[in-house]
Amino acid sequence: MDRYNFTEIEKKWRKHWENHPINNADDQQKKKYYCLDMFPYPSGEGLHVGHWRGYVLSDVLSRYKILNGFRVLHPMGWDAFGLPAENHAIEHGIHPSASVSANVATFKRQLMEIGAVYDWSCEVNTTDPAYYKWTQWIFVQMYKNGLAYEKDMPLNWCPSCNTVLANEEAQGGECERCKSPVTKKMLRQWMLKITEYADRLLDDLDGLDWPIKVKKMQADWIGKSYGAELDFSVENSSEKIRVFTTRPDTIFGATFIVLAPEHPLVAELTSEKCRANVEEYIKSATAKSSVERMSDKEKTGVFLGTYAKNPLDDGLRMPIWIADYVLPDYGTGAIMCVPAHDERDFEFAKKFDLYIREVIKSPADFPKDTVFAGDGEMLNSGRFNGKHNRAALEEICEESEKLGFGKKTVNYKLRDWVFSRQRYWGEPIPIVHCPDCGTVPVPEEDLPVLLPDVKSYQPTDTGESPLADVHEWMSTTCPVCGKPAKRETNTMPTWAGSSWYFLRYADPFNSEKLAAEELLKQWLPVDYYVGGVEHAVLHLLYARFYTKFLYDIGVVDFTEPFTKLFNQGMITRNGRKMSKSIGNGVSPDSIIREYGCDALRMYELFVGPPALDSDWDDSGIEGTFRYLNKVWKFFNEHREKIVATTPELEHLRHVFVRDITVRLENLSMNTVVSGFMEQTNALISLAKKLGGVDEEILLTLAVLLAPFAPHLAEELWMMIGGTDSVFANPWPTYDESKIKSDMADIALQVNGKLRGQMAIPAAAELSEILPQAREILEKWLDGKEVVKEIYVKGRILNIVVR
RNA sequence: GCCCGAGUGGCGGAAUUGGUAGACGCCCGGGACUUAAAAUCCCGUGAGGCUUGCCUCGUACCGGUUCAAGUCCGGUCUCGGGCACCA
Repeated sequence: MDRYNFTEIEKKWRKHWENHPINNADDQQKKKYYCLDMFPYPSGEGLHVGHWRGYVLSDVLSRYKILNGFRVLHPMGWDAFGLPAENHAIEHGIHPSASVSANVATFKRQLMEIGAVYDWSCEVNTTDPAYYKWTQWIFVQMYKNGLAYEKDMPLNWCPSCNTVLANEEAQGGECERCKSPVTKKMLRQWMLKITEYADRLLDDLDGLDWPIKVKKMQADWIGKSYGAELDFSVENSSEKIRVFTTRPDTIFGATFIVLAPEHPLVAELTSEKCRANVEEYIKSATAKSSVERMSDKEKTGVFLGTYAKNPLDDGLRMPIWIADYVLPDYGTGAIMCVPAHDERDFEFAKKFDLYIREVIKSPADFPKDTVFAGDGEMLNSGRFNGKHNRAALEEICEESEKLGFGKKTVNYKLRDWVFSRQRYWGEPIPIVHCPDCGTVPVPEEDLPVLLPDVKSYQPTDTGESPLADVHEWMSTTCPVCGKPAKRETNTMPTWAGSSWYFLRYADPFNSEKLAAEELLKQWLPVDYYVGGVEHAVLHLLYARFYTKFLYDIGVVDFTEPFTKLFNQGMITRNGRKMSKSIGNGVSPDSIIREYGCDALRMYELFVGPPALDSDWDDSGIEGTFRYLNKVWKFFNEHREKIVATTPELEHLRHVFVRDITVRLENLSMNTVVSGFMEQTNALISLAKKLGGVDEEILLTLAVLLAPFAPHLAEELWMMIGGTDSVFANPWPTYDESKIKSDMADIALQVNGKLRGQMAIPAAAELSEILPQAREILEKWLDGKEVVKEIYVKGRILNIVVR
């Protein structure tokens, strides 16, 4: 009887919950709480204890809400399209759906073993045709609303995955999946006009209860900047060069123009003398991968041999250059360069010995030969001299509009979303290409367009999907004119299915609609969303975009999907992220066998503050395991030794409830666990002293433990005569007035140094305690002059002496 | 380069937001129980000093404010993460 039989207890209660759901989901009287984990990709490796951190956290919150009288939706599902399953299929010749279902089985078993209150009756799987029918349906709606379009353009291409990537997937010039350097490829692709939502995606961030870090990352990604587009005429040419600038106020300092090497006017603006030079530069610049292009900090460029005119300063001849530090797809792909007030332009001007003209007065102590980018008084700027540059900025914009060479604009870093992939394992894009009618969406009644079986999953480097080989699938008829036509062979990116799955949980089996309005109303939006920070830009931005679109077409009645977001920290081992390649992953399976899942749950929380990364200690679980044993033993020994309530027991109970509740509300889960340990130790000593405890405190402890160690809590509840489930109880309350103690231990200091302690009535005045305090501190006060006495009630008395 | 985090014992981490630094654990050492071990329980555990009870030092570093600073202010360093020529 040394250890409690966790294996049996946990099995028993898991079964009980399965047959008697505790989440009150159908109780319309109760307020709803939708607590969601980011659904996993079911990889072949199974879960490790790092994954569980977020799952345990969301489960604790869900159970806590149940005890607080909410009906709770806490679902789980599978984001199962994507490259790993496909690569596995290529290697082993097994259909991806087969490996997916095997992996799902493993994941599901593991997740069940943490004893989470997942409602498996609403499990979703993005690869299920009944699910992806609606993924395709949303695409069709976007198409009909002009948000999905085809375009030929240079795209991020991953030469290892053999597919195009969205900008979000190619951050830093690396493939998000395989880390290969991304190259550019000219292809016809499906795009989604996420840029049309840029302002809403940016503005609505304000109202979200999300980590500021994530909000900032999204804001940076959207990258809104205010400025102006200005036209510069070219000497001996009718062409104009349009630039985007955020600093139209510095136009008098714009001493040259730089175009991106890809700019369409380059050939035309190149003088014969310079042509060979220019062509060579373009060749070398475009041959560089985007990683190389970004990592080359040294400025390069060539002169085109022609000049532009500064619209406000006739005398200023502006040489026209090309350089690869100007990006072809931001702004207009051309810039006016103000070397005096822009770091990059300055560097370029220095290197190529171009004219630098200061137009904003830098502060007197500003170091020479550096770039002043701040605000100040204008100079060398004609009639704007002496004005403040911010005022001049407005005036120059007005003037440009009046004279017809420019206007105020805003610019975004956000680009439209490249939405097609040349891979097999994804949702087919539901489009038919008809020689007469062009692109035609598949009629809604014909959805889903099923993913056909193929002989080879191998992607090619031609930019064609493996589906292009399946001729009988590809051949179809045009839904409009009925003539022979071909299906679109590209598939959707894996983000498509995850951009709306949180809606489907509300009504997972609906075959008529994505989800019934009434059920969406009942559960959405998600109240609490838990997941890793790695989705800060990708998934979370796409899901917000989808939600706003679905709002616009009347499918949902809210514009933001996730009211509150929490990013759990990573669990590391020996300071490094757990991963298969390093071989430092810890599987929960063996831990559960040895200590039970309640001990593991407690340790996942105890390991550190949930928002920070924490290092896994293999022996750390001993602590929480010993604790649970201690509690179990305590209940065993004391359920028969019941005594009448005493003020001490009452005080302890209220302190206990307060500590756990306040810390839980603050999500300080690691201190919740230490609070349990500390208060339980206090309880054990008190029980020893009193020869027993009251029923009240046993009941309270069982309920407090329920969100954290639910199986044991049920067992304890039963031991003290409870029936049904501990979750039928309300969360205990506490009364601050019962916690206040009449006595207090205060610290005695002399000149701020701790010199003694003293127990006093908590409400005592300084005059009442001073004589005794002086006695204690005699040694330190002797022969000194007291300057000041500082007394903080219940805390400290500091006597300042000279 | 810019933007976030973080820096406290051998280790994970506490500290009521300016009021007794190191809670709660892990590891380690000592003891009890046991034929023995495991389990359990008790004691010790920041560093240094000696008169063994106390003193000095101590929250990355330097300086400041304050009766009082891990906490506030100014500066510096280190580590982790994100972004990175966005005009």
